[in-house]
Amino acid sequence: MALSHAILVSLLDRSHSGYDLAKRFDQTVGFFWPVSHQQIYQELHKLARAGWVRGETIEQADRPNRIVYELTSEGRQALDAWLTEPTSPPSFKEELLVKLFALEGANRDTLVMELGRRRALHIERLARYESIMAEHYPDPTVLNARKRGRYLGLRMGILTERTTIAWCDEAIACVGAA
Amino acid sequence: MALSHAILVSLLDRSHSGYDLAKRFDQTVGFFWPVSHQQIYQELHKLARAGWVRGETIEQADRPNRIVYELTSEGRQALDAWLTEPTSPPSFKEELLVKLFALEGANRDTLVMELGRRRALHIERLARYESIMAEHYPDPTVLNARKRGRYLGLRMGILTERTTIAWCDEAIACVGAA
DNA sequence: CGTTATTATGCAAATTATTGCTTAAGCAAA
DNA sequence: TTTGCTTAAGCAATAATTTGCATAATAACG
Repeated sequence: MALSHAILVSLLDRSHSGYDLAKRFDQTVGFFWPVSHQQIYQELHKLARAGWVRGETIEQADRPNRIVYELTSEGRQALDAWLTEPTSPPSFKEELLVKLFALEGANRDTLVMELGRRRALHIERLARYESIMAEHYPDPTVLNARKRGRYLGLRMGILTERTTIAWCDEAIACVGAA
Repeated sequence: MALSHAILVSLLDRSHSGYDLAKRFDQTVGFFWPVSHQQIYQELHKLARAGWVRGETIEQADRPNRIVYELTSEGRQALDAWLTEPTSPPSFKEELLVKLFALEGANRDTLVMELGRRRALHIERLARYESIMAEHYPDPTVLNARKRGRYLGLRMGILTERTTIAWCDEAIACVGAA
């Protein structure tokens, strides 16, 4: 019930085709709402049937026609209504913690290695997020409303990565000492 | 491909029925791998077909028969193999960040309220986790390997909640100032 | 005492999401 | 110039998850 809304939000700025949306998602909303491009295509069909978006086919000679979707006023209303509904905290599924549940002497080293691998991965992510921050949001106090929302998404990403790295350090020490 | 493993991990300690597992999940693995009891029943059938668990029906007069499942040696092997595979970071879907993407003057107050609601919720969670910590893991340095794994799960929960609360505070200030 | 919750146990259908495939063009190196 | 990689668009099959159903005992409410 929420992929649809993530799409509507993306169409707020301007119209997009399914492909455009998929690309855009990868760099924006996708960080905290991951979707595949197939999901987007299917969802756009549904949204069009519901009257929340309107699609316009653009003929192309050399490649498949693209369908550009724009938000309708019904869609805009639906979006506003959704904004007033309460949200639940995200349910995250952390495979690594499931594995740690099976921790015992015999697999200790395996798991320490895996923790190190994950640590490196999160450090990389943090660097990526911080460079986006430096480039696009050097001074958050001067942002307009729309941009503030996006800034906060990135900020959450940075805080999360930092916490995860700190936890990895702890975990490596803790498992190693067992 | 990982609910199955979460179940196998739970069966490491001892045999359980589907219902037992569901109960146990709610308090342990479920914090970082949420599942419904229906999912567990279905997965148990699959695991039994694959030969990773063996189910034994226990007749009951007054209520539906229970089927108690135990890990087979094939299951144990499969579990060990899985532990050596690399994990990916969890993909979390944060509806609230999608909403913040639609931030503008008109919905500012709605979103500040929602942020406050969420903040309260995370404070509650943190308190819950910290009380479990105080009760079951007062001194992490003395834990055996198996318990260390579980301790780290809880620790992750606590760090995550603290970070989320800090982010909520930031976000409330930031959106409020827009 | 009758009605409503809660606990206990499990199955099946519907919905959502992921994986894999297809077509077709453009570019780049062997 | 043929082989291979990438972008673009979309469909179909499969897997994962959620919702809804069923049955029955026990506890609690008023």
